[in-house]
Amino acid sequence: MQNIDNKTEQSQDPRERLLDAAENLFCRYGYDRTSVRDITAEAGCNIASVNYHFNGKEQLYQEMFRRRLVRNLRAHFETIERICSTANPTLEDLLTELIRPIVKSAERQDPWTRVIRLMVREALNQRVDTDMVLGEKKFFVDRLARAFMQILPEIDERTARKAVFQVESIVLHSILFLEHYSFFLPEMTSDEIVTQMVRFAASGIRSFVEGRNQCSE
Amino acid sequence: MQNIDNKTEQSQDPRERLLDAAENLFCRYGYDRTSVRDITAEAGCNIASVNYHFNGKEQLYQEMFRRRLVRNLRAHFETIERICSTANPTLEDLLTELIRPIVKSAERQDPWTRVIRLMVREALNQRVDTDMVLGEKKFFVDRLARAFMQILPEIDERTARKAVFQVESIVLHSILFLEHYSFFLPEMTSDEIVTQMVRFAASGIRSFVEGRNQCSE
DNA sequence: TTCCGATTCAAACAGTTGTTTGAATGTGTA
DNA sequence: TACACATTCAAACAACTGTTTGAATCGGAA
Repeated sequence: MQNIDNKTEQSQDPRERLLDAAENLFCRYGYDRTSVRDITAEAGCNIASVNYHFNGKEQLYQEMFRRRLVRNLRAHFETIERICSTANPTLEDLLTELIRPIVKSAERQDPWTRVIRLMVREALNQRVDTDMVLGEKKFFVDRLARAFMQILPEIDERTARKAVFQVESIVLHSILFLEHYSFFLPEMTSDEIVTQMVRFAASGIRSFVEGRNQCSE
Repeated sequence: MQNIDNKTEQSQDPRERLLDAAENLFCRYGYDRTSVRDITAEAGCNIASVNYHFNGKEQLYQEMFRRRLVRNLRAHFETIERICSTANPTLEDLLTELIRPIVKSAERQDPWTRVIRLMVREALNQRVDTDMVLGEKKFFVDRLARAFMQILPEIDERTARKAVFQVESIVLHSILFLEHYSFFLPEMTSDEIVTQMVRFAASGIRSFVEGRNQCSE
């Protein structure tokens, strides 16, 4: 999965600078622990500029979130496209490409980790219109579900959607509780974590295939 | 899994009332969006009592969190004990008993849901000493890992621990994103969600068994 | 150069927050 | 009943917050 940010250096446009600073700080500290003064200090702007450009902190957050969400989903979408255009993609290939960059980034708290945290914060607090979020997410979910169906032709769309959620759950948990992993599973490398997750998810997804309730028996 | 709260009615002790109110509000609104005035209003106490009894909002939070964590883990622990003392417990039995009450409660936002949200908020913000959390959690993780080993004698402790985390991830995601489930999988009942999760998790766990990398082949 | 709209600025503002303070009240014991 | 400690109370405080305001500055076009 490629770089999820399309920006390579500090923007000249104050508006973009504010959005970047806001994203950085909201991801890290959450909405309430990030003040307008924090944001404008990091962006090199005057405090009144938040109201001037965005009509306030709340709208800044909304716009920042939407921008980030769209970028996330685009990055995932492109990964799926890339894997599915190879010859005979496997379920493990696809899962690995989706999961690895995220888990790897957790070691450095950058950049996927902070983005996932933003998404989880938003899920907890629900500041953004859910219909907007779901509307954007729909394309991604549909695309990934189709990818699962391509690889496992025996599953239907509904089942593939279930699989999308399960994959999401696995990834999210590892980001939030990485320290717990380290404590309870000492010496486990991020590569091992990825391998384990891919294995778990692949097996779980295959269990959804009709007539394979318990594949070990 | 039995009731996770051991309190049946409003306590007379102001200290307990404050803890209860704090728990209710911190779970729902998070630390920053819950003011001392909110808590004391709900508890029927004077605002200075938070400082008197707990030496401030922060310590109130710490104590509330610890109390809640211990109760959670105890409830889970007892569920595991109950299942493992039956004749020939299956993996599906155990997973169902752990997962069902939580998913079911998500429909009503009470009580497991709010507790899970508290745990996720804490993971994001890390206000409580991680060593304390991990220390408490250790007994539960060990116990559940042993349960997995009892049921699947071919897996070792390390593998069983991995399984613990995967189960946790599944549950957590469903609580946070229940609306997404409803949107993308219309008509899916909570019973179906539970069944699907149990199936996914059981299959995933079995994939960890040595020599069973891809059970569909 | 002037004008007009865009943008930035510093200061002010009202509201909220957790904490503090000293007085008032409550409780238990001698 | 008196006393000492525990507990509660109302008011005050300092700090922080997002927003507003009118002035100052900037930039582009005529």
